[in-house]
Amino acid sequence: MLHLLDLRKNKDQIVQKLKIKNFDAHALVSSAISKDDERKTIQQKSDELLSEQNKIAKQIGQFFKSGKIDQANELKQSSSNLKKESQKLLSSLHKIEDDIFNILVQIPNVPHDSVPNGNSEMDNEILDEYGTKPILEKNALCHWEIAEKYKLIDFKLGNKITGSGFPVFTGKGAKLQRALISFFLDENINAGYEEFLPPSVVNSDSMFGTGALPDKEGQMYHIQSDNLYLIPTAEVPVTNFFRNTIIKDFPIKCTAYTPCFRREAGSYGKDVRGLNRLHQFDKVEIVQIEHPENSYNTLDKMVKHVSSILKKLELPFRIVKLCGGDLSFTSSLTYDFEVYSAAQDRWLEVSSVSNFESFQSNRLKLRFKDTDGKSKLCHTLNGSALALPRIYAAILENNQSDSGIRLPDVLHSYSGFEYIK
RNA sequence: GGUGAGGUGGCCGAGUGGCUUAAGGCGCACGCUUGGAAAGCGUGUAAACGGGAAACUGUUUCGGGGGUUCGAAUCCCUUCCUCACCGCCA
Repeated sequence: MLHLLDLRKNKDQIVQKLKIKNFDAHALVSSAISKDDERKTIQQKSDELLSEQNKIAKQIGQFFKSGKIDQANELKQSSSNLKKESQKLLSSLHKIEDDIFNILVQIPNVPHDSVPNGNSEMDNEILDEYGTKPILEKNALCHWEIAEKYKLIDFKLGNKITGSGFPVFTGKGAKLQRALISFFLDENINAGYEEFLPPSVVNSDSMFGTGALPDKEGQMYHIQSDNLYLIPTAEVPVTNFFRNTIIKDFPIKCTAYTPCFRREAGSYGKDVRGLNRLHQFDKVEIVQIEHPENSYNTLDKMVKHVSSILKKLELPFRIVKLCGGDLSFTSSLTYDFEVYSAAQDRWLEVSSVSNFESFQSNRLKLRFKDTDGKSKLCHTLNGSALALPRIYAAILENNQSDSGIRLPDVLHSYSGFEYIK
């Protein structure tokens, strides 16, 4: 959610920049500002009335104490009248505040100056490509076939006990999953992130704080009996640690492994084959809270960090800067990481590293004290480091040969084996 | 699930309708003191939204929401959460 003061200050610029997201904000921004003008007028009047009532109430107290009952009763009447008036004002104040809020939540975050124009993922800018695509034998298998051949993942068993999109990892397959989680966490800890293991279920305040509510209600699993939500990413619990706080020392660097739950309503077709798109998957997330002056510098560092992990895994990957049309509602600038999955001959998104600037902080009331003594909004950033399923798929596909699957060297000490045969 | 006790500032904690401008303490900041430090003493110490060039100032906030009253941290309703004991249980 954008901050009204920013909207007032940079109205034209913001409207202009949002066009890159193919969003015409003109009408919304104008009406938010004019409603805010109205709000100020009402607040001024209502503050005056309340102030008057407070004075009268004190006066009445004095009169009662000194036994001047008649004078007190007179004042009571006038205060009653004032109260009726101020109650009307207060209810219109609340109404207009709701209106403004409902407008603000419809306006997406302002894209960074460097975001390229474009309508879809076709227009994203490929910044860098690392590694070389492996040349596979003609009889090379896709990861779901490999998983079945070597008994690493049992999709049918998942269907039986839960449904599609909920795979069961078995034997060395389960061990590999656990190895990847540990490896990612250790890489993040070595880069200065503090590890957390949060709940996988959060309340609606938390979902609202990071923007999943009200925008994505239908995409989440909701436990109605307790009004709790299964988290779609660790970003939600971890960023909400800092809801309603004033930060003293920057940066704050957190990492967390969690399962992630997504309903993926509306997804279908070959994209959902195997591990490509799941309802439950594992992910290790990194989250940073930064001073606004440093946040883009920090975003670059996060990009370098994620790159370094992918290099260690010996996977070919590319870094993509999202164009305006593909950028999420809440993000100012996002870099996607895609690994090459050889048997599918596809680039698969495995990480998305974003700077949200103060868009989340505004909802979260996440602030710091600036040198002028005033509260300012922090910047929040996060990224996957990394999402497991597609990494898993790429490792299986890219490293297959007649003699089995060779695991990248960095995983050996975690998995306890070098080959899957 | 049952019963009971609670939710007050950064933290602890007092506060049963006007004397609260939320006592007192801790912490923190600044100053005095000192050769330097500690101790001691003094001063200050929340957020949001307004008005004002500024000094300053108005309103709101004692878990959330609603109500009673001229006036609510305090009374009533409702809801959420925490703790303790019991029951069940990995």
